Amino acid sequence: MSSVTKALDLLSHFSAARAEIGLSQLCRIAKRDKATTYRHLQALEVAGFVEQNPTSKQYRLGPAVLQLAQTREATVPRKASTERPLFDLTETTGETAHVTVLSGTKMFGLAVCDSPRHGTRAIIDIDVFPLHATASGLCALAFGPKGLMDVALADLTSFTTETATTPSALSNTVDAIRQTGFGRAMRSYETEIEGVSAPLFDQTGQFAGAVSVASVATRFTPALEHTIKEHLMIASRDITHNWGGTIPSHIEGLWAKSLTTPHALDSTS
Amino acid sequence: MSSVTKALDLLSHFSAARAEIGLSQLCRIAKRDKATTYRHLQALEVAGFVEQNPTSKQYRLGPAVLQLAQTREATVPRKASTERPLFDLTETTGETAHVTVLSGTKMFGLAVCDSPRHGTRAIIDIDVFPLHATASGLCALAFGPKGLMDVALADLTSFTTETATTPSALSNTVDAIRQTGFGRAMRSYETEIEGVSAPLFDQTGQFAGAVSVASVATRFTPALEHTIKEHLMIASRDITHNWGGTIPSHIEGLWAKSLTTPHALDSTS
DNA sequence: AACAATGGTTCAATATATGAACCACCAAAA
DNA sequence: TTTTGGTGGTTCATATATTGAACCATTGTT
Repeated sequence: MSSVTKALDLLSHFSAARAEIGLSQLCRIAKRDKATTYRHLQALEVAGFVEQNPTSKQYRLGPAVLQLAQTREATVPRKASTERPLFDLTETTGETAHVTVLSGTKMFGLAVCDSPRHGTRAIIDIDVFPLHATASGLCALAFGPKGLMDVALADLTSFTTETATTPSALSNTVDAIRQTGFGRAMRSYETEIEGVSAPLFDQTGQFAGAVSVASVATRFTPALEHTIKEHLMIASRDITHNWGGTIPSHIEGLWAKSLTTPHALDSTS
Repeated sequence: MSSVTKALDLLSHFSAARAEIGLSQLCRIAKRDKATTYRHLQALEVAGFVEQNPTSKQYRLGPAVLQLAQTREATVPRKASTERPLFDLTETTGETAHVTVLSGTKMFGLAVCDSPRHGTRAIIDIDVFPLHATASGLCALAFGPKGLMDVALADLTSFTTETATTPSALSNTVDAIRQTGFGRAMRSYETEIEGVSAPLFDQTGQFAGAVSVASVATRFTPALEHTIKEHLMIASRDITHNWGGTIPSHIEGLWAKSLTTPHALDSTS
């Protein structure tokens, strides 16, 4: 482990919950020597990555990180950082995958990656994803801001016979998603498409969008669903990470549970 | 120079203008060995501070900085607390305003507010403000920690014909600022920009940064200067207050004097 | 006054960083 | 096809920069 890595690792111990950390305390947390830690903090301080509260002598994150974040935000658009995870997702599942972002009260398509494997495949060509009928939209209703449900209820357009067109039906669907951590749209937008999606989070910890796989219904087996969910988790973690966020632990918990327990949904096949 | 410092220093070469940098290029810019730079980049990459564009192999800032910035913002909301005063300052003066913070021996840009009023306006796009050539930097020399002058004297880069490039010239400039309480950079960093700034103080009563207005030289009249100074005082008190500090009474005294007495500078018009 | 914290410092031992030279690869010339 | 000049990446002997036990100076508590 290089000294650079060790020094950078110190930064990871700062969080909203632990904003200021003293030297000795940091040594305990990071399980490291005091002299070394001190010197690393010095180096981080001259670079502006940490600064010292002059009164308490405790260290906290410095202004340099703001600058870097500004540059990163200005130069690396969200879309670009989804491309690799999306590509991997498509490769491993063999199905078309896409990313949607929540902007205001609408879910917009941000990026798509078509699978070259099958002759028939889902074609994603919509701009705004209906909240009540698509996996991404339902994901937003389940994990996004509260006000979203009212917006969804205002337009319960029926796309297929499976579309939830009553408040109670929609409510039930969303509740089910809150149990599993995965958005599911079973032929509710297009008759031959099964959609599965996982939520994405930004650096504020807020729901920011969804990553989804759209599979042709005829080949959507429980086994495929399981595979898709596994790789959706990976993609979601990846993209969320790229956006500066982390998957909330309760979502991770839901995922873990819904992948290990005998699947209620799968037994319907 | 520790290897940690060297590695962190690499990050400072990324900017909006230079978002992606290749290994060789970075070596030239940073004037450093390739093998070492490579290893440092590796360490930075593992920590998420940089990432590599998979196709071009170039490096760019990574997602980790977003997370750090988020916690910094959440816990030390300095930036947030400057936004209102900055906005007001821009509104009342019609000129671009910005806030810089002193961290170690460098003045970092923290926040900018562009004036929408004029077609031509100052664009603030520097990360580290030269101590000897900018209003903020001179403010730091005048009211900041003592050791700062030595640092400034070590680099008297000439940006324009007006830049103070000799110790005595710089000393005179700083002395003048100590008389008025306002930093002044008259075309000393960019030929067409006049900068005025006021110091900011933190909860310990120490100099912590500066709030500045950058005006296009051609419309910088004595009347405008007077207006700017009036509102700089307000902004400085505001921001300092938000940071838990108070303006030292001697600074208040300087301000009162320099705004009521017949202005030496103004009479030049 | 003794104690137990804290932040900060020292110095010999050595682990770790270093960089000249190297390879593999690519694209444009020759 | 070979050459050239540019990448990114790797090696290894050298020695320099890092390390941590033990230390000091302060501070607040018992």
